[in-house]
Amino acid sequence: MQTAVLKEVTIDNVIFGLDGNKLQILLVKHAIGESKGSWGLPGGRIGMNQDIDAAAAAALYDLTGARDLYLEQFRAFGRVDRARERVLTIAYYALVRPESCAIAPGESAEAVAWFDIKDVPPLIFDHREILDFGLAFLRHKIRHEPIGFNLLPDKFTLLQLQELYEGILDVSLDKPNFRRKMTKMNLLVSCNEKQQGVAHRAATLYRFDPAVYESLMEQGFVFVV
Amino acid sequence: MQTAVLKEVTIDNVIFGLDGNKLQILLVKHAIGESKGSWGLPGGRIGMNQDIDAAAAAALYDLTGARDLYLEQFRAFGRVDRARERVLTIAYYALVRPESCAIAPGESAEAVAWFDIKDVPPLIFDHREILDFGLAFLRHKIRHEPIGFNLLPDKFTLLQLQELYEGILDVSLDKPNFRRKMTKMNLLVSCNEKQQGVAHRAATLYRFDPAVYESLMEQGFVFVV
DNA sequence: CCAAAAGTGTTAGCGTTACACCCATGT
DNA sequence: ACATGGGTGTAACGCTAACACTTTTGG
Repeated sequence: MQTAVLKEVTIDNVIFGLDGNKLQILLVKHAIGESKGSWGLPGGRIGMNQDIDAAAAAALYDLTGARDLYLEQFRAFGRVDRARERVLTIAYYALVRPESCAIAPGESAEAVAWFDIKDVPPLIFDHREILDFGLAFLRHKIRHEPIGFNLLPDKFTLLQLQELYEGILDVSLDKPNFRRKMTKMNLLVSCNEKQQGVAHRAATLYRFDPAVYESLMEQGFVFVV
Repeated sequence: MQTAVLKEVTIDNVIFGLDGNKLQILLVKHAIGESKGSWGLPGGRIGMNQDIDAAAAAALYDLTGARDLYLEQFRAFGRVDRARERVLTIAYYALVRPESCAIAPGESAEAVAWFDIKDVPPLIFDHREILDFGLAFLRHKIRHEPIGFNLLPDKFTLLQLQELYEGILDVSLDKPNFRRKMTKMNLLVSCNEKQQGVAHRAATLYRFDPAVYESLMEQGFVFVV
């Protein structure tokens, strides 16, 4: 076995957002280099003295202006690029509230935009594979851990939550049963507050409390949708 | 952001085996370098023109002499080592039948041995974290995909399979219910053969057929233990 | 009043759980 | 005979799926 000398190690972020009940993904159009003019996943490089998670968070901050977003590594991908140099990329997925961040193209991008997950343009390199892998990861994870709330406002209705799952998992759910399932978990905390200015009966607003989840976990509770 | 120049990118393999109903892990004792004399995960480097999966498979082959083992990447880990150089490692886990491979220490190891998962010695670097992560990954995966068979002989009894799950998940299962669950899946193929030379009623031998699993999947079947 | 969404109630059926029990075989 | 594991039966329970129904609100 020989020592590898890599050209570089990069970060690729699969950034998910939600528009109503439609799952969106944030892409950038590259302004320089071999892939100029094509859409791809936003990313960055890993600084020499930087934790890889920190590098991913920094790349995410540069693009969205938001910190403390839900961000998790899901896999490393290797490929040999056009110049026959090995490129290694570590892929993360993030959950973002689109309305609460100020998207700005970085130096090397000429455009940034949200795309419906069902209408993604051709992507550079192996980014389509990375996206598909990240989406599968999200679909699995969101059913087994209460992370979906990161895509919703702090206060949300049960219907919003249901539409989130319907949008991400691409299924339709029975409203009464979904409500019962959620409320029976004792995971959601009522805000004792109602929706405002809607043209129908106002729904109760709920919030997700990580502390409640912690204490339920200690009692052996397992989140499943 | 600055360009990273890594000292190296390595592979770490978390290699699982089964001894009866006890989950085992394969460790090496390092013979050279800063970690001489300590136990750690076996690994290797990534060749320049090598797929990262191939690099992991090669490292596994060097150690076990076996090919085509179950091997899957689960995560990349970054750390800054003693010389303040960044080290990046990509971690894989493998499932092995201990009796069907010839373990041999490579050049840089003075010993190789199986350890009970509940009795692992202190490990170098961040290998304990990697091991824990890999174990959690295995425990999850083995419940949702039929990969456990890679730890058993081709032909096995239902009790062996049950003990596999009990050992890996560290739970005890009800025998009648486990049997029914497995047989009702129609996933296992009877070999029309019985155990030989046992001091009790001989059990039926079964095998796992990937083709059967494929066809069940097409009908929407989902494997869960 | 109507539309739209919030909520509640009810039932059949399925799967899991827990445990009792009989069967076959080598020592 | 007995220990050991193979293998079957069954009843209670809880959860889910499916759908009918009532309630509240703005237009």
